[in-house]
Amino acid sequence: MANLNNKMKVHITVNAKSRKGREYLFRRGEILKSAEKLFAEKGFHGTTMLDLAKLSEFSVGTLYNFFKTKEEVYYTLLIEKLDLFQSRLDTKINQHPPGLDQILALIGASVKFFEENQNFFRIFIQERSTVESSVGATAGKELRKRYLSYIDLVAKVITKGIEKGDIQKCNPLEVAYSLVGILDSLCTYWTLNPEVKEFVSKAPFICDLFLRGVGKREK
Amino acid sequence: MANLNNKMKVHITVNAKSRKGREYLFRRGEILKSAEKLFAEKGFHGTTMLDLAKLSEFSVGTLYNFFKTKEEVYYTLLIEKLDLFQSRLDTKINQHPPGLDQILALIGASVKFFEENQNFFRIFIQERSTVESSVGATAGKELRKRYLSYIDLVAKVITKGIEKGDIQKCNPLEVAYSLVGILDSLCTYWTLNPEVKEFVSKAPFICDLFLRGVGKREK
Amino acid sequence: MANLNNKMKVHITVNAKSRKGREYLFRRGEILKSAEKLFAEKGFHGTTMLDLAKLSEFSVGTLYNFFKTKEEVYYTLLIEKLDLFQSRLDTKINQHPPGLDQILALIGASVKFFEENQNFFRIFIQERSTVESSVGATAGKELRKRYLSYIDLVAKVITKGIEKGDIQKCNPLEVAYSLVGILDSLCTYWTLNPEVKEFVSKAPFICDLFLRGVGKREK
Amino acid sequence: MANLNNKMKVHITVNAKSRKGREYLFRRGEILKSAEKLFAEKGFHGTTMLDLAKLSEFSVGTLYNFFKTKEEVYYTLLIEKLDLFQSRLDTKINQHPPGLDQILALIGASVKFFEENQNFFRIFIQERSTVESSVGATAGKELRKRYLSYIDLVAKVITKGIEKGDIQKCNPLEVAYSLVGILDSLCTYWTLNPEVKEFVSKAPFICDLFLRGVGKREK
DNA sequence: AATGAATGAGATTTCATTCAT
DNA sequence: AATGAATGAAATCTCATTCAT
Repeated sequence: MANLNNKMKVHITVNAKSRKGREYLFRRGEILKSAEKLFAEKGFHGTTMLDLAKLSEFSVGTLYNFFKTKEEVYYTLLIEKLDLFQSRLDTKINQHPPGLDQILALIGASVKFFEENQNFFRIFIQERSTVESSVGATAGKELRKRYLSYIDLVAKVITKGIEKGDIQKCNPLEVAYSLVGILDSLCTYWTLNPEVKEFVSKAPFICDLFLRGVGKREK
Repeated sequence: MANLNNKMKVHITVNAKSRKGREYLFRRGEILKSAEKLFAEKGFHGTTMLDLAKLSEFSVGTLYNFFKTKEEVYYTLLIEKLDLFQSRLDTKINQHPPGLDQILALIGASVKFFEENQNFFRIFIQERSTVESSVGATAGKELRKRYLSYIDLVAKVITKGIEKGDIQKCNPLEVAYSLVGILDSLCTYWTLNPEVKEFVSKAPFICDLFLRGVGKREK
Repeated sequence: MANLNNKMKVHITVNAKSRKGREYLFRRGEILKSAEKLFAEKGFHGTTMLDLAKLSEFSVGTLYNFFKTKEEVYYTLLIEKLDLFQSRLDTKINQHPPGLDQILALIGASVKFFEENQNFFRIFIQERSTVESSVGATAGKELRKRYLSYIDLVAKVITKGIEKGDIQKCNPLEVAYSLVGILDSLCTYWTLNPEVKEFVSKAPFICDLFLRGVGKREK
Repeated sequence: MANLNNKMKVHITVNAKSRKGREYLFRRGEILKSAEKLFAEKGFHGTTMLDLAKLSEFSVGTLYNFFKTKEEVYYTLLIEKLDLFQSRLDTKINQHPPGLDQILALIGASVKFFEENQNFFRIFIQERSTVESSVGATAGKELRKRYLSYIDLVAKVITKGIEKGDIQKCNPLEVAYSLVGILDSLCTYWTLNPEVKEFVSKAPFICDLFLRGVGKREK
């Protein structure tokens, strides 16, 4: 997972155990970190390779020793983070029994990840609403694949909730999109409002809203 | 409403009653219609003024008689449609008494508008997730203002629902974001899935989900 | 012949009868003339689009309104001149009966054309010795095709000379290459030696050398 | 001859008798051999120092211990081979008495050398048709010098042929260019046509063509 | 008022060369 | 002496905008 481009130029696979390999990965990470910040703030087109060179404190040429194109920086960044996100979710979910517990875990882990990776989250949100990915076709396909597999994961948790009897009978895919929409929208709101420093404590509110709605309750 | 740039270059205020004025507005509308299609398909940066000239069957120079910059085309388009959306919502909502009825009206009218204006909807979704507008500072501010006033409208309807006793006590703003998130996410899903031709009939499902949640209900 | 790219942008075929069309072709010709000079002096890689812009007194952007790439400037130039050369040769040769007369006409017309188009001649010589064309693959193929058809023309004239009994039995292709080699080498020499102002008067010498050799002749 | 750069960077004159010296020269030769292949196939601009490093199995940095610039690699290669060519010709020619015999020897030795060094030959042909060397001013001058001295050698042989009475009275320089043109053109043709494996056997044909022409002979 | 050719600033990318290890 | 990552100047190409006709 997430091992796209884990090769130095000229086909030498990076060996994280060697000092060279570690240094290489460290610098690559520095570039990606800067890229995350810039793309989040200014978008793909608004960010230039010169911007990235300045922020990461490498020369332009050096960037191209790590990534073949600007596009590759962009989608590498997204794909690696998406893979990390997915694997975190997987782990968290599998620590709980199917049904309500998993749904709680899913919401909690999502919100936590978005809070910890707000720059990534902004790009993610933006990219996911682009039909044709703003980057190239191949990149776009890879991203779409990951996004759909994220939705799929959510839908599976819902399905298990239905089986368990914790969730009403419904179309799991549409309910998954609904849940994801709530998470995205609220996290966007919190991300853009500096006074909200802490997303995770909001998880119970989201769960309640998702499971019981906002309507007046009997009794 | 929607009267940005309602002036011809040479300081002649557009008079919709004169033939000249009507023709001017008609051509301006043609350009905006083409722009909506292009921006939706290819994004702001992916669309060139030459593309727009070709599709709208005007010369590049003529486009600049109607709009000062490409950016202006973009945000004029969004702002006018957003204003139209807002006014439609206002009208619909005011046809109903506060509380549940208004919430139903809000959901129905939103979904209907998104369905009828799918190109606009794509741009809207994309732009709303950008912090710095991908386009420009001024544009960004104007857009943000409208977007916030849309959220505000939703929040007001929620607030009235609480007062009426139809909605649980809650933070209306966060609930507004949640509702908007659900609408956006589902409409995006439907927009990108060609087999779903009809959004409006889904409104009751959304209402139910929003008001009563997806959790198992007590008998 | 020579009507590659005879289109203005956006698929409007150039009409040489309209003023616009004439002006377009005139400016296009100006660019090609400058390009011929630069490519002859500095080669394909040594010439930049900025050089070409300066010499032709257009902006860089304008160059790209006439030609899609630098490569296209280069091969358009070569192909159009090669076609002109070929058609001149054809015409001249057909004004004479097969045999000696045609060979004389061929030599005379070649030398005349090279003299009148010394810049083109330099590029031609340079390019013809490149295996893989220094420009792109497609361009290279087109050029090779023309070059081979030039050799072919020479070989045909030789063949007719053999049939007529004016030329010894021989492999016409190898003899064609030999003749072309002589012409190229001598014209290169004359081109680079400023004191030789006049190539055409040398034609009889070339004919004599080609037909009777330089060896001692029996009385 | 061929002692350009026969010094190691650190001012140690290469002594071919020491092991170090022999190793140095061996590695230098390896680089030049790789360079010859690459420049022939891809041209000067199409070849990168990284290409050369890979093919020669040295690091980029090491290449720069042997040659100051890419240009230097190129012209060292050409000049050393040209010097070798010249010395071979000299030797061969001096093994024969002036007149016809020397001309035969010259043609035979040239064709043989070109056949044995086809990569060099391609570069040579290409470079010789450039006015300004495609590479650089200094290189250009050195190369031009050698090329002229090659032409001069041919012209001298011709002159002696005239004195001997084997060659018609003529301008030796022009006749030299003609002969060289024939050799170049034919060898290019053969080089590019894979079925011609053997140039040397064609020498008599060239001699005959050069001395007696292709015209119909009396009786 | 309409046109579309001309402009040139700005973006991406390459690669010869350097230099710390 | 050998290495190859880092550098940054330079090249190609795009496109929003202008302006003469």
